[in-house]
Amino acid sequence: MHKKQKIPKATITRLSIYCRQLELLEFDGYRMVSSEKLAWLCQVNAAQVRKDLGYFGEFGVRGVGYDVRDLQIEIKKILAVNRGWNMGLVGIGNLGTALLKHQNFPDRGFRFVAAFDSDPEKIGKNLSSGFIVRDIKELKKTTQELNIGIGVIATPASGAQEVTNNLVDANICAILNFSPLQISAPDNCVVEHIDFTIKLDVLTYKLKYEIGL
Amino acid sequence: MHKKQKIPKATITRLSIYCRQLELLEFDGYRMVSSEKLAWLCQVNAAQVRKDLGYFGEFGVRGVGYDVRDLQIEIKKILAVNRGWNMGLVGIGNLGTALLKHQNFPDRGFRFVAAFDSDPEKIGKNLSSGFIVRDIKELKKTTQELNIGIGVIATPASGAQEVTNNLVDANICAILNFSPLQISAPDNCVVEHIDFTIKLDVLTYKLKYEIGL
DNA sequence: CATTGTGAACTCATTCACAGCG
DNA sequence: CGCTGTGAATGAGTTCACAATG
Repeated sequence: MHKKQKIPKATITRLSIYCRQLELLEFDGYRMVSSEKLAWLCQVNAAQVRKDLGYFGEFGVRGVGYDVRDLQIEIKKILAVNRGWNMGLVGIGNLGTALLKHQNFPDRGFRFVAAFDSDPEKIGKNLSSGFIVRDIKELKKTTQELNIGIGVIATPASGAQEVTNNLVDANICAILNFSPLQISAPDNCVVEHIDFTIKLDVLTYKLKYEIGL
Repeated sequence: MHKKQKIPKATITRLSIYCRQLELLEFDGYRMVSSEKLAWLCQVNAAQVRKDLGYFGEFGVRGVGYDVRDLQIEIKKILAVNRGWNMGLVGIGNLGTALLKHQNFPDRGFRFVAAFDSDPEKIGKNLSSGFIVRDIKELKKTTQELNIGIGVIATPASGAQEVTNNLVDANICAILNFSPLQISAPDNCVVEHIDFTIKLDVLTYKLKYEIGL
């Protein structure tokens, strides 16, 4: 398992997509699936599916395919989502409030367990999602108490770097950043960035050059 | 300008990031910037910056660098964001409601002009963002009336493909998809996908294999 | 003479093609 | 026999290194 070999970043993204499709296949009653079929569902090449899986082991049966349920479990192990994760949200604006209520997170094992802000107006407030807004100063303490593994930044760009520093200081080493700022974090901290307007820029570029509008 | 040559998708994403940094530089009073400095700010290689720009023209002055303001304008032209865009939102849940209020969109020229849902409970409702929820059946008519260029999907996975079909039927050929489903659209329609839980899966994978937790 | 613009070298990622195997 | 697993071939994207130049 997990031979020491460089694994493309895109492979990880695809594993997540395969996993989602396998759940749907299982729900639809399928027991086995071929790389060809899974590839088609995920809009990729069949060899790609096999190669992606090949980085981590041999999960298929030649002449037959992959067991829908088993493969799902294996991928979840690889992605480290065969367990729950506690998350802390920083930034209780429109987006933050919506994320706290977002059902996809708990459905996939990612639970918010605390919400933070630095605005005195907001601290102490009871949110309709059931959370009480905590002072960002309590981040370190709360992180330990509630075993927070992932920090989610939903502040405006202006506050994002300071929040990052706070998260790092609280020993959180995984950050999901919704702010439109390229935050910088030390090497022992991993960051993923979700930037809505970059995607919109890409979309309008494509409109212009691919569609010709 | 725009020599016929294959342009990496990642180049477009980076152009958007450069543009954002150039705005910050301008705000801080800078007139010129070198590829080296811009690269450092965007956490990429300096040759990368020059090559990315090189696909579209010669925007710099040798020995000096790039004019912060002019380069910004050129990139905005390339990305087709030197104009405003009207967007229609479909799916008035927690996320949709937050997107309508999200300040980053209008700040960058992307304006929501209508909000749709198929739930009779929601249709007709006045949202605090000032929008009235329209029936999804009015999508085509409203798209023409309000000149909607971009459709944003904020429904659960279950409704996403049908909404996509509706958008395509309404002649919208750019879709930003927030649902966790791989939607399929015809070739004359461009799609960008923002999937929160894929990013979380990547994050936990990295935690496990890069940080060793 | 500092910095751009760019062919060439290199690295990374995908796809092909078929041997290996249940 | 059919489908996986994988080395080899191809293709894409990044970085190097330096000639071109304001």
